[in-house]
Amino acid sequence: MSASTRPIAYSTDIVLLTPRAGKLAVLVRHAPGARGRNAVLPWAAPHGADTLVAIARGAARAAAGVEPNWLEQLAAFGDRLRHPSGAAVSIAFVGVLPGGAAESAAAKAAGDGTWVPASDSPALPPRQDAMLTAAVAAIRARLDHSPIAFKLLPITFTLSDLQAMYELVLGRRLHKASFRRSLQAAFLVEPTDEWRSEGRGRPAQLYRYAPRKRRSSRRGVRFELLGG
Amino acid sequence: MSASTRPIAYSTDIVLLTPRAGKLAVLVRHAPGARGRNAVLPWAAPHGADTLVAIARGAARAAAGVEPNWLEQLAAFGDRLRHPSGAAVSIAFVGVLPGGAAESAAAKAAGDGTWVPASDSPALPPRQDAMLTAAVAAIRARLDHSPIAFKLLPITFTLSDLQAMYELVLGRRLHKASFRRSLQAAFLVEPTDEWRSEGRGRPAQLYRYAPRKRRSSRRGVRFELLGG
DNA sequence: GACTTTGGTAACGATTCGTTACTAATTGCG
DNA sequence: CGCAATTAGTAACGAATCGTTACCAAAGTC
Repeated sequence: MSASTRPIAYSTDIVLLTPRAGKLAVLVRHAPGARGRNAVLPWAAPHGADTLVAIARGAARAAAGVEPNWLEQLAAFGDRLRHPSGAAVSIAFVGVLPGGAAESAAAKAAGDGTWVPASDSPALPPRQDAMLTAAVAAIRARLDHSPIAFKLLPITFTLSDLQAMYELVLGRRLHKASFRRSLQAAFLVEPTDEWRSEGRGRPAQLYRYAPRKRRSSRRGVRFELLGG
Repeated sequence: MSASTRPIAYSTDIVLLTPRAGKLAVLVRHAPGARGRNAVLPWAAPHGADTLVAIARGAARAAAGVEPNWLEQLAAFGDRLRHPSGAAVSIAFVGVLPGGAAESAAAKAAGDGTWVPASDSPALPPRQDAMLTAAVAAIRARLDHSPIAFKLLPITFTLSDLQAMYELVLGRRLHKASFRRSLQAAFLVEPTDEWRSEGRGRPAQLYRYAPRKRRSSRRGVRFELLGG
């Protein structure tokens, strides 16, 4: 961008997350000349006719080679934190992809981004560093309200896969019996007639995400969640 | 704004809510010439040095005469919906004020806004209409996670006041005994030595919001909240 | 004083939840 | 084969939570 060009009105940024090697990985682009340092999250300038979420989806597809499996707006970031676009404000989106979806040859050819572990934040610009922190916190907070864990998994998965994904995002262990009892009561999955044998141990039945009904629970107030 | 002026990069809008006559009221400004129709939510153009939340707080103070008691970013809105600023994108904030805080003479003199019921949306511009809907949904969704109900009340309040505020925001009745049992277990309020007599019935003790501790609850997964 | 209204709590029964323990089905190894 | 190891899946017990009913307390009203 030349010095005489007026900066864009706002940028649309995407924090794309996927499970990789037991951790969350985030999609970044590296500056062409740099050697692995100075990564940036994918972002786009405003398109005339597109909605915000469409711009974010396009930026994700350009970098990952495929469209995110789930996508929601995260928040707006500004506050004079540095951003590669020079825009005063950035609208951040958070999206997820199933493990392996971005590893295919077609996806690697179509996308120009690379996946790096989200835990050791890879020297992002300050504003995007705040986005990454917020995105990880957001999928943790929304895990019970949006089907994020299911969208981080392939179409069919075992219940152990699902529990491991919840544990990965939440960062803590869950108990198997309680997890499955709650899952059964919620009518969220249906079994397929396929089984998967991982080599050792008993084979596991494969399930698919198929939410049936939702009885409005009408539960009382949960004061214990209030922490501020 | 003259036709030759370039529109601002983004607007910062504020959805200020307060309890009024048993319902939620929202603060709007009316166009000087119009006769009560065509209301707009308070909004501000970017200030050079201020953070987003500071701009929102200033817009709220200008319209209400006092600063909001609680304020959080809601979301960014764009998508070609019409907005009085002409900006392509708007960052919406949601804030709350205690009942009566904006009724004082000083506040009325300092602010140029008026309170209208939030339920019958008062012919807002489309983008701001979406903000109002989202704001009401947001304080409902965040009621268990942020001290919104307490910030909608004066510093001291009765437990019946608190329950009525929860019922107002949630839009459904709660059971007294369950409500108080949960509240007691959460160590969120402490009694004062004042009592309030409303004329009829037994006087109620006044409490104040004073969160003590929070034991990390370590609860399991709540699949039943997943809807869609 | 009897009735009404609002505040406040005890206690019962049902449901939920964390946990332990058990069974089932496969691989690996002697 | 026989047995340990490993992973999948479920039954069941006890504790905690929760919705509900019932009851008592303190004020005003007739």
